[in-house]
Amino acid sequence: MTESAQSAFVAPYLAVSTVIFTLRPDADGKLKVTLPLVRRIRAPFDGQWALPGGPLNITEDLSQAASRNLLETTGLEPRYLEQLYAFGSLDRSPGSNLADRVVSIVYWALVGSDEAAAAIESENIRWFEADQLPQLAFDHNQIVDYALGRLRNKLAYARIAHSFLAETFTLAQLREVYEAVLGRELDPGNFRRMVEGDGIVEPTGERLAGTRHRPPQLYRATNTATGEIK
Amino acid sequence: MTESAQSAFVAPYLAVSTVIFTLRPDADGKLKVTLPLVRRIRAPFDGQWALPGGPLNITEDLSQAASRNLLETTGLEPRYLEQLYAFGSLDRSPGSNLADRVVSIVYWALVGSDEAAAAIESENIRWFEADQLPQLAFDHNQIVDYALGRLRNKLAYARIAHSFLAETFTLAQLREVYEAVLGRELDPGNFRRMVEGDGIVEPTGERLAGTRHRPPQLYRATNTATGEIK
DNA sequence: GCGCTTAAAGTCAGAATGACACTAAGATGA
DNA sequence: TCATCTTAGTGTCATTCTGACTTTAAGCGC
Repeated sequence: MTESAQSAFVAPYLAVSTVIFTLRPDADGKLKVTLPLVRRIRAPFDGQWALPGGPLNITEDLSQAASRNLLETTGLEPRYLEQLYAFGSLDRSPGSNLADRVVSIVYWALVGSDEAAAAIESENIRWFEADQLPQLAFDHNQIVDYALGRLRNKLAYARIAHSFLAETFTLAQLREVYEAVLGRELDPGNFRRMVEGDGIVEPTGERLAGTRHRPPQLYRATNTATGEIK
Repeated sequence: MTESAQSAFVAPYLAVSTVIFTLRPDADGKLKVTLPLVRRIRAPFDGQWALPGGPLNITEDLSQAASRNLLETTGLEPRYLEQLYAFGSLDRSPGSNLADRVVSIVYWALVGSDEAAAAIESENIRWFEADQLPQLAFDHNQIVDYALGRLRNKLAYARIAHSFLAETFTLAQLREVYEAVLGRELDPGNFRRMVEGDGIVEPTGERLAGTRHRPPQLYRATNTATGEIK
């Protein structure tokens, strides 16, 4: 607090990264939590996959930086965006020099599955299933695990599941989101009772046609303040 | 705080601040959530009270910086320490120049009430009741409110309440902690059932003597992994 | 011993939850 | 046409959790 003044000039470098979640069907048609990674093209960890991110621009808020790099990586806008954690251990990049130290403020985001299906993908940007990640650069495997935990936890008490879906959806689709994120099946009846009781959705009055069974009601998410701080 | 970076490069300046909670009896003998603030001795907000904090030293982890400035401010060690949030809005210091921009990574800490009773206090370091704060510098009132919310929330599902107490304690003392933090009275019988059911404490076999009623059992906290990430 | 206070155990009703059964309404195909 | 399949949507029941409250235990001061 006193003598460290000089070290302001060798201050840690500040970056913002984002764990971007969406849901995509796997080979069996089951929805899986999926996220985009970018291939590093310089040392350290040259050639390895890493979370999208970059330096914080002096003119933008932290969440703006996260949104920007989400857009740059995927071409998409976040449906939900929340700060996850600031990672700043000294040993994040093994063998590196103190002068290269980076503190990363990590956000996590949800994007619509419909939009994500058409997202940017290239040699150096690829989407991976969250439970089948390769070894990532830095401490990024750990960060993704932490973000997944937060997503699962938050799903239980916050109204975020519809962020993966379009404007209107059936309860079966919403339940599929829960099942994919939580990794287990839910009882349709109990699920209906839960969402109706919590008032997180309202019926649109329309029904989805073209199924080969009883046509389900379409719902939309009720207006909801997420409680996120600026 | 020391000189803010005379930004040789145009990067935001990185600081670590800490919201340090303890419990102290007020005039009526009721425990109140209390925290230390430091008086600023330079612009902006010269003379106003602010959270203890300072620049992140290039050689220390984020949590180490928080512990260090807790020690410098209070002379105490934290019993519990957890990252709260990284605050980095552009308008945190109204009217300031971009080059002075500060991103604060804020921690919150619990210290033992017994130790805190003997903590440092001076002209420029004073302890305030959390619900009777003056107007603070920057966005620090907002930060304290957020930290209080997190403390109350965390109390409900994490084993942290004993951090305010000594090694052994009675259930009545533990209940007093909950009541002070939550700001409402709890039923003694239901409270006992809850803590015994959750296994967060175990009896020591000893009883507290010298009360003028039935002597209560003394308990200690069971070993507990807090689940905090490195 | 009597009355006071808090410790500690127990009771009861209502809410929430998981497992499961049952009826409704479409499509499909013999 | 009509039985069958599939999922939508409703209902039931047992268990657990929670808040409010009662009862008994065990110290103290007088």
